[in-house]
Order: sequence, then C-alpha cells, then structure tokens
Amino acid sequence: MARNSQAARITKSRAGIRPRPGRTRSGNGSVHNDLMNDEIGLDALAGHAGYAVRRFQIWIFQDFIRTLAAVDIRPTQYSVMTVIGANPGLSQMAVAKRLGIERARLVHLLDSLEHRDLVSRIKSATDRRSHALHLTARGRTALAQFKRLAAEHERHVAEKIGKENRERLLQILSAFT
Amino acid sequence: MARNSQAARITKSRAGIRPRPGRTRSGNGSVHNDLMNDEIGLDALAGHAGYAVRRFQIWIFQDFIRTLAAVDIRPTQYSVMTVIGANPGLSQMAVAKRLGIERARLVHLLDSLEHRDLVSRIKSATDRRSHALHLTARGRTALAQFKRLAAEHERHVAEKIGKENRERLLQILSAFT
DNA sequence: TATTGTTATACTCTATAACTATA
DNA sequence: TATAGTTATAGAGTATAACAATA
Repeated sequence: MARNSQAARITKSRAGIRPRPGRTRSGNGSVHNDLMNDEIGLDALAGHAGYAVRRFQIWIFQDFIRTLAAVDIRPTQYSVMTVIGANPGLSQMAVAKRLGIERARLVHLLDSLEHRDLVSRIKSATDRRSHALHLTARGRTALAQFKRLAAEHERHVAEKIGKENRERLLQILSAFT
Repeated sequence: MARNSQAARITKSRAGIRPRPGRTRSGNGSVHNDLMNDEIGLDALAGHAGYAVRRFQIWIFQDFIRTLAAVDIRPTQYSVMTVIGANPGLSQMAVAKRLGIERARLVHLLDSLEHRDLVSRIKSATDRRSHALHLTARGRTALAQFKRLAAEHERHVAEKIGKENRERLLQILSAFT
C-alpha cells in the first residue's frame, strides 16, 4: 500500500514529453509496456505543497491505523481521548472546536467511545444543555497504552523522513495545531 | 472556517491541568465560561506530526478549492488533468497508480471530466482492454488557466507558512510524491 | 433569540468485491 | 489465469439543516 515510498527521484526532465513506452520489468516480474511509476512526470504537481502533504498524510494515517490496529483506535478517536484526558470536563462543543471536528460528527465518535466504556458524558450542573466529558477509569488505563503505541508510530515517522526533518516539520506546522 | 489559524502559541504548560474556566470574551464579543481554544492543551497530540499534517492538509485543500471555485476544479481533478496533460496516452491504471487513486474512483473522476469535454478516453489499438487518456483541445486551454489559479493558491501557502518553510516542506516530503 | 446536543441528509473519499471483455 | 475498466457497496469524513431542551 505504500507505493512510491522509495521512489525519491522524480523525472521532472521528462515532464511534458511523451516518452516511448519501454519494455520494462516490474517488481513482481511481470512484463508490460506501461510507463513505470517514476517515469511518469508530475509536471506542475511537483511544485505543489498540497500534493506532497496529501500523500504524506495518507501514509502517516495508514501507519497510525496499522500500529494501533490491535487496540482498534483511529487517529480521530485518539485525538478526542487525548484532549479529554488532558482537559477533563470539557463540553462537546469545546472539544469539537479545539480539534476542528463537526459537532454532529463528534456525537457519533463519543457514542462509540462511550459504548466501549472509555469515555463518559456527565450532565453539567451549571448548564443543563451541555455534557462534561471525562475518561472512565478504563479509559485512562487504555489511553496510556494508546499513547505508547502512538509513540511507536511516531518513531516510524522519524525513520521515514528523518529525526531532524520530523522536528522541522512540527515546527513549520505549529501554527495549525 | 480557518479556526486557530493565528493561534500559534500553544499552552503546553497547562496540559493535564484542569484550568478554572475564565470569564473571557471571544472574537465575536459573546461572553461565555468555556475554555478558550488556546487554553485547551493538546497534550501528546502536540508531538504528533500526523495531527499537524492533517490540520495543515485541511487548510491547504480548503484554500485550493476556494481559489479554484470559479472554475469548479478540486485538487484531485487538477492532479489527474495535470498528469494526463504531461503524459498523454496513459492508461487509467497508470494514472491511478501514479497518483495513489483507486482505479474504481478514477472511473467517476474521468466520467465527470469527460462530460465537461476536458479529457477524452481513446480506445487503445494495442490492448483493447485499456483506454489512452488525452486532454481535449478545450482541456488543454482550461488546464493552463487552472495552473495559473493553482499557482495563486501556492502563493497563499507561501504567505501562510513562509516562502522558505514551504520550500523546506517540499524537500522533506519529496519522497512521497 | 442563541446555543448544546442530536438526528438526518448529501456528497467526497477510501477500501473492497465482483462482473465483462479482453489478454 | 490475469489484467483493465466498470459497477456496486460500505464505512469514514465533511458540510449542512433542522429540531428539542435549555440558556
């Protein structure tokens, strides 16, 4: 699933040119006449940050999901539990705003976490419209494990792009957190 | 929709602490008791590249869609047209593999571009299973305009994160293109 | 009147599976 | 048997709108 992960060299020089299809041998040994992946120029795409960011985001989420597959936690669920764990008592609106999730979607996310006894909604005494969100005892224990696995995922990221590059990236994008 | 765009300061020091809700005044002047966005600590999330990358990707795609709204072209449509324009005659499989799009999804993307007379499928003479993809005359003219608008979008990115940071980002993520 | 949580709808995107026509 | 294109389905994720309870 991690296509192109090793294909760092981009043949920009051939962009815009119609290369003659070379008879080549692909990874699994099959013979075909198609252009190989790294023979297909990206043209203007190579200069767009959004394209690279999208490809990277897909890779990183797939690695996160794979690394936390045993505990069945996805990136958004992890982010919700982490924020509630660090700020118990938050309302659903506050969590949704902080993480940039639609409040309508957070309803379903919390339903699933509540059914798994990881999070609980407690009626607010001061504003009876809102719920104060807390981790359950089970949720606190589980989150500690999730964080260990997420740290392992983060090491995969560092291996992939380099320790220093990862830190530079975090710094460059700090305005978006 | 660009929440937190200016909120560069993160109060990591308060993460894990339950701050007393301060009576504060939000941007639109309404008074409330909730934690303000930058009072809510991200805890472990602040150290995860994936979280920042996801937030950035959302911002960048929204800006792209907004900047190209007049021509009704979305990021994926742009990437498909750009690759076909630079490599005419590619098969659907080749485009799908190169861009990391499911071949099933590319079918619908091409349907819409073909209906708008921007792309055409031409039956391959050598392999009658596959289609050779080309831009139409209208597609070539349109793509030139799309590229001008996309370059404008790219300037927005440079303004947002800084010219040098944008270039560093492209370099760091070059392995994913 | 406005806000919180909720329900519902629609559209995009990702991930599969299965079908057809070719190879 | 395998591959290219297609159709279909299901689940995330995004974007809205509307409603009840409450402020």
